Amino acid sequence: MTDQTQNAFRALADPTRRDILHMLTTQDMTIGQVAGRFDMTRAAVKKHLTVLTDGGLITVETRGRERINRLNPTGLAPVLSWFDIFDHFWDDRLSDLKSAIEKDTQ
Amino acid sequence: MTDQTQNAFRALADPTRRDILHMLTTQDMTIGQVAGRFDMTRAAVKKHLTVLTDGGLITVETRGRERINRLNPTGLAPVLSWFDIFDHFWDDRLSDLKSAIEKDTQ
DNA sequence: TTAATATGATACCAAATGGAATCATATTGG
DNA sequence: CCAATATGATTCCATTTGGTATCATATTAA
Repeated sequence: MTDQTQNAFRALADPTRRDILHMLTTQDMTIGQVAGRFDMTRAAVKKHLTVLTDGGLITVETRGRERINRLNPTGLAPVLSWFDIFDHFWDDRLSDLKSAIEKDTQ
Repeated sequence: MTDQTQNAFRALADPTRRDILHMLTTQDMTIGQVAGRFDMTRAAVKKHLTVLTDGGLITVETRGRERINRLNPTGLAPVLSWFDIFDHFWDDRLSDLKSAIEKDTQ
């Protein structure tokens, strides 16, 4: 039972993983497809995808011998919730966004 | 000219540093004050504060022999800007928040 | 069936990271 | 001035992390 908030922040901390998330906003991709866009081995990309899965930021659907990686924007909820600590500095607008997203992803 | 976005995400990736930011939402604190709340050496806390400074999330004001650490919510702008890549999933509300914050902190 | 394809898993490595320990520097108070 | 205080800087260490190389497994296609 690891901390989901920590896993999500950890996943976001690496630029390659943020790039992968960026790619997945356009289309779902297999590991091979993602790896094809980076100058690193498929194994390295696989590790990043595992970290992203642990952080709840992507989901994986097995289709035959392929694994389709799909963005899971709901996984950002813990991150955005944490930003609530800055409400005092932002006139409660961040909190408004958070509840809007929660309503949106249910 | 290091990447400010990366530095900010990196700074947020550690739970101790997020706790420090949380503390600083209540009041400005010296290094000694921050260290007094953690079960680790002052040197370790100092390292975290340096990472937070590099990430632009806090500012430091020297007052005599003390260094007052102060929250810098503006430093989160690069992070929130990055979240814009999820606009398609969130009906542009994250983007609205970002511009609201930018206007607020100018 | 069997070879090609797509992925998983493991071992290994260098570099980064979190932390303690220690010494140095600067400022304040008596 | 001088001792106490607050912080900075450096060294060292164990662990984590990003990456490659390699081998194993599962699925598809001919």
